Amino acid sequence: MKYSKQRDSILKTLQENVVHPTADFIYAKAKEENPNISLATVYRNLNQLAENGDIKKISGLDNMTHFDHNTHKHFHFICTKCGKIFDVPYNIAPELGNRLAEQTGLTAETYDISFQGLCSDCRDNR
Amino acid sequence: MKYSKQRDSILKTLQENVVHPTADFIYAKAKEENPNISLATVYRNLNQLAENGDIKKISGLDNMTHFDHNTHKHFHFICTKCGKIFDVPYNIAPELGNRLAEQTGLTAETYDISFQGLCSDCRDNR
DNA sequence: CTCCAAATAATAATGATTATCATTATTGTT
DNA sequence: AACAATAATGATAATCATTATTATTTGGAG
Repeated sequence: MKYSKQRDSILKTLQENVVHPTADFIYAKAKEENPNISLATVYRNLNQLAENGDIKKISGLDNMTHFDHNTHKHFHFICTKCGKIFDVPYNIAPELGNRLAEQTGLTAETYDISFQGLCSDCRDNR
Repeated sequence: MKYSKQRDSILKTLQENVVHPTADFIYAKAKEENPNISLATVYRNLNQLAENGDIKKISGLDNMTHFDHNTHKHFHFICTKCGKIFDVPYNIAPELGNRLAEQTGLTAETYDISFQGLCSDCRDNR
């Protein structure tokens, strides 16, 4: 993997914006620093970085793929009003794999949990 | 809501095929009975039925929306090899909402869990 | 039987993502 | 420093699932 300043600013954007951004958001941000970066370059790099394990893809929250610089296992909470995404610690459900095996006989390699509800800001402001 | 034989065969297809089908699959099946049904009609009706609570949408398993005639709360396991989807009982994680509140202060209205792994067939055949 | 709202078929449009391809940039080697 | 080799890029076309549009048909209340 060769260095490129485009990939650099994509990674930097991802690390500085802890909001679990989409490709579009990253594209807009990276453009400030690198005005003629292409959207395709953003997608290409995000996918490569995800394959290398440097970042993580989050899908299933809404109809868009979000990206996460936090690569250790954890879950997400999405606010149904403002769309903001929050991290939820992995140890919130340590026994899920065992329970699954007991109750169904299935063996899970991984599992994802996505929580939905109002975040505290959105709950307060109405 | 007016009767239509198209909607009827869409619902029937969904009830007879407990495989959590996609719109495409339902379209193909419904076509056998109703050769000039339109794909748009399938989508339109699936969305209506889901809004009425007669069926459920499942997203986040792969890049396609699946549909489920089982409307009570439950989770899903998807086989990473054959793509088959299995039901997982809702009571596998009864305390998740409370744990979330305790650990993060967030209040979830709902949560989804999707398990990934090999189903028993795929595990045995290699 | 008539009428009208709701449903349909066909198809165009959309929106996110991926593929293509000619050009450019990086990096190890003479 | 010039040179390949090749990875990365920008521009844009293509793809794929889904949704919107529109003219036409149909179900069912009166």
